[in-house]
Amino acid sequence: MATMKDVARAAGVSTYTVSAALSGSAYVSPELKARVSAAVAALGYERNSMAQSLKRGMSSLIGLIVSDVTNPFFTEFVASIQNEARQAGYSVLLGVSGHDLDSEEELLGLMRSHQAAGTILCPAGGERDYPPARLPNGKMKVVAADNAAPELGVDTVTLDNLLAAEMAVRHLLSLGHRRIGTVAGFAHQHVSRQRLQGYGAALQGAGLDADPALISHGNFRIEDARAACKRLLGLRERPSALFVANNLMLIGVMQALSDLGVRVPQDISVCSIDDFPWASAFQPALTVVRQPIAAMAAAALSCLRSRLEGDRQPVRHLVFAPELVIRQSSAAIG
Amino acid sequence: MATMKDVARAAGVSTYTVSAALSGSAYVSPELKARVSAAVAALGYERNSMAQSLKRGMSSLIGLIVSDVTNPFFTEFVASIQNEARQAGYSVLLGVSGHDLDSEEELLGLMRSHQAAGTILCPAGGERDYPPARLPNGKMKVVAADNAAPELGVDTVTLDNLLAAEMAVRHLLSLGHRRIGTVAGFAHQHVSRQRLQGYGAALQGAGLDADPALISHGNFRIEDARAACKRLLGLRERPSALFVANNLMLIGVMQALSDLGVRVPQDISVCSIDDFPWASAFQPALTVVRQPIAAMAAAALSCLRSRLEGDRQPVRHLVFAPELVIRQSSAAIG
DNA sequence: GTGAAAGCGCTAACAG
DNA sequence: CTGTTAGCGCTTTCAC
Repeated sequence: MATMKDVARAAGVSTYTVSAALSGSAYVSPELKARVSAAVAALGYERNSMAQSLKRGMSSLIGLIVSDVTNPFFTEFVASIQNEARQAGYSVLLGVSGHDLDSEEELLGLMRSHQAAGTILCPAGGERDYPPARLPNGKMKVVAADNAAPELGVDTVTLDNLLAAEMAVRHLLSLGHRRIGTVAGFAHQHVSRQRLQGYGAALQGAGLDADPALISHGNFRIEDARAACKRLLGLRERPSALFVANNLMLIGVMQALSDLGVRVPQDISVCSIDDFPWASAFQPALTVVRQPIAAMAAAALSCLRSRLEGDRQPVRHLVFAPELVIRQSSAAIG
Repeated sequence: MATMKDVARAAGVSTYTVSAALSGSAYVSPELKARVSAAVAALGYERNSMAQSLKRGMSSLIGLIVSDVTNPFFTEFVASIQNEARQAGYSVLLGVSGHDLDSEEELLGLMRSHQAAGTILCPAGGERDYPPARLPNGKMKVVAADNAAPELGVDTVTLDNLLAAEMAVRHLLSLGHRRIGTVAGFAHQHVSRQRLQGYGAALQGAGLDADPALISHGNFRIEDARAACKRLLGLRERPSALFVANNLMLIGVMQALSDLGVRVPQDISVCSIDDFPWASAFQPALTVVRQPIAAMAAAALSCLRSRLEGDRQPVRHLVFAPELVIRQSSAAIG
């Protein structure tokens, strides 16, 4: 593989000139620039970004850690980040923690060891799981997204999860439902608790008492949600509506409902958080609260970039507004 | 950030000893090893893998280029690769080409410039799009997966796409369908053509002539497939069954069918390639031909690894068997 | 404007 | 078995 030295020799200039011409950092005469370009093309030269990063003490890599790519929210988040990052000249190092904190920590270490300029982390844990100052320890900047508590001590980009849940539940209430169950996420995760709190707040706002029996944890997983849904439907007093805390669990819920022969929306109304391609193709089309994923991804990246450029402002918390998309899985109580 | 020198000083040994102890490459006395570990822990040292890669001339990075992460096939493929790669000590650099050849080439260049040990490429183009020897040019090994023609000159890991299509169409034939339409992928992609060929072969095997009007291109995209499906249903002689060439297009097809008020499977049977989580939750549950994604990912990675370890065997083409999963979207002709 | 030269942190060949 | 040392390819002062 050709090195910069080879290019310099071929172009009859010094390595400095090649470096400067390539990165446009300093003025290089048009003529020399042309000679350099010609030599680069002739040799098929490609800059060794390892050497560059080593010298600069920072790479053009961005870490991206999610708990589960398979979750359509993260899928789209990853797609958006990768897209934006590339446009900004960064490459993305993907890590999947599988909702495991140790794995997440290992991944963070990997990102650091690869000298990632920064990392966008979608944390797997709740605020309790992160000892103070564990995250912002070193020169690698991190911004947390999605399941990110303000207590983490880093910039965060999140949905207004409390409001999202409230919107979903208030929608169900407005259709006349009074007995509304919820399939909630991992109890220790910040998003889950926010959404659960929003659920409670909406019920309370309607003058209803929260019945603990109506809360069933599906742990953000298909199988667990299936079981959780069956628990809810096994209740003596069945709920007439279900609020599901994310899209993956919605799959499990719809499977369970189908298994039990319960019709949507005739027998039960369903509303969940997270929109995704199948939601509109599904029969019935699914009523959901949508997250502005692309905007959140863009914000996370631009926040990270501004930190990389030396922004020393106090920690920022960006919160995005959810949007209710009413389709056919929710209907007035029969 | 602590360097190896710092660790060496703290442990009272030379940098060589630290290096050897850390990588376990040579014998280091247990006592020194312990002193090194202690120093590492005390300083919070993390090895700079940039410097390591620069020195070694090869990094522990693996490139992974897909055309669209959002496609559930790729989503799972990416998840599997990242999982396996990490276990093998590699980190994955993700690239998304968006079905664009220029973008794909740029990404390949990026992987090279990051000194990726190898790259797993899911090509966006057909064999025509790759001039001979464009792929295997240099020390970075590449293995192609999914839409990979043998002509590429690199190891490939693919589904038996021809057979997959045949299985789907033969299944529809066995249910009595005679007028079977297909929503096909990009005409220039290798997978699309293989699947189209399988469709033709199955029809021919049943003594049926292929009617060109029954072939509509959905370009592996939701919106295009929706339009393609509507074209098919606008035919004077409507098909009684549809073979859809991938999962993303299936979304478009189901949307179109729902728009038109056509019931599945009463009015039309549907069978597609690619299984995915929603297929079983959908009403009706969808009949599909499943790809063994995890096995394909594992094969792609182990193939790449063996090349990295110096395997000089001639180019290999690994082909995987599809599996028909009969659910409720296909039924005997009424 | 351009060139020479000094490292970035690490590995491995070589000498002890 | 352990220490010394010469670079990997690049950026960037510092002199010209």
